[in-house]
Amino acid sequence: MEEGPIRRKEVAKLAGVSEATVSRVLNGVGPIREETRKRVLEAAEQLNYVPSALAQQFARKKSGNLGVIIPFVPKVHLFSTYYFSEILSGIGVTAKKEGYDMLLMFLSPEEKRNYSRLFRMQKVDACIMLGTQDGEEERQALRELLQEEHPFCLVNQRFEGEAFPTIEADHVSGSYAATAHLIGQGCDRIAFLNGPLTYSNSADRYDGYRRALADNGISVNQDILFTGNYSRKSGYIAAPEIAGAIKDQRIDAVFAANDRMALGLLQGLREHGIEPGRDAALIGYDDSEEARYTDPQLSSVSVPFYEMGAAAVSKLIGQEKPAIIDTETGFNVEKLPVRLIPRASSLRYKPN
Amino acid sequence: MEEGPIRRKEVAKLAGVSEATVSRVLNGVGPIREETRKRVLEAAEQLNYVPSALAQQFARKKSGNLGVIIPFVPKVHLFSTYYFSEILSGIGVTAKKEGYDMLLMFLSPEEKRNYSRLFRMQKVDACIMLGTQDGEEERQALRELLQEEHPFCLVNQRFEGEAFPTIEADHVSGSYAATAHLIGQGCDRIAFLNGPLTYSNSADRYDGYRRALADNGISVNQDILFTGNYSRKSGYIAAPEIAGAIKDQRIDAVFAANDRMALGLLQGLREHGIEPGRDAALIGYDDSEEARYTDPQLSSVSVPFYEMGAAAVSKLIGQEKPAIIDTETGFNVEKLPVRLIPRASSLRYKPN
DNA sequence: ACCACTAATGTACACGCGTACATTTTCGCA
DNA sequence: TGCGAAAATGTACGCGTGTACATTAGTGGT
Repeated sequence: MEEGPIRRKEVAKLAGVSEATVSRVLNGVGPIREETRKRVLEAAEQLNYVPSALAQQFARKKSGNLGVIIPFVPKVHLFSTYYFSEILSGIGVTAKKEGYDMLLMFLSPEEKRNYSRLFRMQKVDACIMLGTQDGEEERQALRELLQEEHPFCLVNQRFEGEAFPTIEADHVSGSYAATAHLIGQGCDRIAFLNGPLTYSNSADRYDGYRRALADNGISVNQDILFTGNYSRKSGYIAAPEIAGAIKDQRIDAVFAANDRMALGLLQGLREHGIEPGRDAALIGYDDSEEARYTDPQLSSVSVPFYEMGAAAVSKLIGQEKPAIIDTETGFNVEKLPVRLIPRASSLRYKPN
Repeated sequence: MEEGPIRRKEVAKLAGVSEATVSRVLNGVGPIREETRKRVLEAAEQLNYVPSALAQQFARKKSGNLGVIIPFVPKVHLFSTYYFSEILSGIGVTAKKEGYDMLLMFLSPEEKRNYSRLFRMQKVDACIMLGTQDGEEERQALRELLQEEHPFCLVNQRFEGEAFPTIEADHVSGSYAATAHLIGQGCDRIAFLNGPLTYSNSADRYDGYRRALADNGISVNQDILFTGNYSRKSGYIAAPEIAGAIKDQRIDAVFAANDRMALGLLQGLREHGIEPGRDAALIGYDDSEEARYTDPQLSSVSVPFYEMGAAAVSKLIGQEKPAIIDTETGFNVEKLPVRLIPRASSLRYKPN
C-alpha cells in the first residue's frame, strides 16, 4: 500500500485541494485563504512530504547550484590549503545564505577546459573559478562564457585585456606597502621572490615592489629577483642563493610573494646560517595562519580571502551592488583592500 | 529563429531518426546500426547538442551528486584545513572517476541535523559526513538514515553501539606506536594531551596510549593527562602547566592527539623555557604538512586521509570490495593503517 | 519464396513540479 | 438583492529525458 515517497498529489488529496494549491502554499505564491494554507501545511506535515528537488529544478530550469572550480593535482599541494579553504568558506557560507548549493569540481591541469558545457548542461546556474592561470586555452574558455552570457566570476586572477568578471584584492598596494615597510626599516637591497607570471598576482606584486623602490629612489636590481612557484619547496630551493647574497651584503631584506615561499625560505636560510629577522628582514604575503606561529613571527600582508569568496557569490547571485566599472576600459575594477601585518621577521632590523 | 538551447528533438530531426534513437545512441543503449549511430553523433556534434542534466536527473531519478557534509563555523578554524582538504581531495578525485559530482554542504553546529531530508529531496544519491561528533541528535539523524536505507558513510568517527557505515583509521595502533616509541626513547613519564571524547578518535588515542603504557609496566598517571579541543590554541593554553611539570621532572615526554595541538604546545613550551626535543620529547598526530617544517621537526603519526576519503566514496559508489563485517557485532570494522613518523622532536632524547 | 526470429527503430508516456489560464467563490457597494 | 471586481482555487499542460512496448527491417534456413 505504502508505495514510494510521498508526492504532491497525496498531500492535495489529504488536504482536499488541488495540486496547484499545494504548490502555491509551499512556494508562497499567489493569494491563499488562511484556512486553506493551514490545511495544506498540516497535510504536508502529517505525510512528511518533501518536494523532489529534481523535479523542482527541472520545472524551474534552475539547478540551484553554484559551481566552484578548483585546479587540482592529486597529492600535489601546489596551492596553499589556507588560501583555498578561506575562499571556499566565504563562498559556501554566502551561497547557502542565498539558497544555493555548492558544486565543487576539481580540474586537473591537463584536462580540457569546457566551462560552457557545464552551463549548457544546466549543472550550475553560476560558477566561480579559483586558481586559474593565464593561458590561451583558459582565455578561450572564459571568453566563450562571456559571449554566451553565463554568469561566472574569477577570484584573485585577472586576465589583462579581457572583461571577465573578477573579484580581486589590491596586490599592487599590498606589495607596495610591504616593500615600503622594508625600506622604512632601513633596508635598501630588497630581494624579491616572486611567483610565475601566469598569475596576475605575480605581476601585481612586482608592480608594487617596483613602484615602492622607485618612490624611494632605489632602482630595481635584476640580480636579486627570484622566481618560485608559490610552493614552500620553491622558497626552500631559492634559499642557498639568497643566503649567499645576504652574506655578501648584496641583500638585506627579502619580500616573498606568498607566505609558503617565505616559510620555505626561512627554513632554508637558517640552514645556511642566516637568521631571518636578524641577518636580513623577511616579509611574506597572504598572512596565512602559520605566519603567526613561526620563529620569528613572519611579517606578511593580510588578504581578505574569505570576503573575496563571499563577494564573488554576491556578485553572481545577490544583485545588491552593481560592479564598479572603469569608464575608459569598460572593465570591472573593484579590488578589496589588503593590510600590512608587520611582525618580528621584519621589525627591529638594523641593516649593516 | 534560433530559439533557446538545442534539444534532442532537433538532433533527431537533423539525423532523420526518432528521439528515442538519439537517446539510445547517446547513452549507448540497445542495438544501433553503425550508420545510424554515426548520423546521430554527427548531427549532435553539428548542432553542438548537450543534454540537459536537469532533465536527465529527473528522468533517471538520480541527482548524480555525492553529498559531503562538513561542520563549519565561519572564520573559526577549529579544524585543520589539512585534515579536511586531504579527505576532500580523496573524495573529489574518486567521485569524479565514478561520474559523480560533489555537493559540498557546510553545517553549522547549532543547525538542526536533518540528513534524511537531503536524501528524500533527492539532492544527493549518497552522502559522506566529515567531522561529526558523538551526541544524541547526531546519532538520531544517522539512525534515521540507516533505517531508511540511504547510502551514507562516516569518515574518521565511530559511534559506539551503532552500525553506521564508517571509514576509519587504526588510531589505537597509531597511538600505541607513538607511545611505545616514546618509551623506546627512554621516557616513562609520558603526558597525554587528548581531544574531546565526543570524537571516537580521542577515545582510541587514549586506548592506544594506555595499552602501550601497560605493556611496558607503566601505569597511567592522571595528573599528566590533559584535554584540549584539537585546536592550536588549546595546545598553547596547556603549555604553562605542562612546562611546569617538565621542570619538576614529572613529565619527560608529551603525546599530543594531533599536530595542531602539538604545535601550539611546542610554541608555548618554548615560551616557558622548555626546549622540545631536548628537555622533553614531543610527538603529535596526523603528520600534517607543518610537522616537517617546525624546529625541531615534529614526530607524528601519518594518517591516510586522502585514501580514507577515496575509500568512503568507493564504499558508497563502487561495489568493488564488500565491507569487512565483524561476525559478532555485525558491524563494519575495516580500519586503514597509520604509520609512525619519528622526527627530531622525539629522537635522540635522553631522559634525566 | 516463405517463415521465424532477431535487430533496429519508432511511438507513447511517465517522471513531479511550476504556472498560465479558466473557473468559481467571495465581497464590497449600489 | 444584484453585480462587478478581486480573491481563491482548479484544470491543463509543458519542461526534456529515459524507456517499455509496438512496429518494421533484416537475416538465415528450408
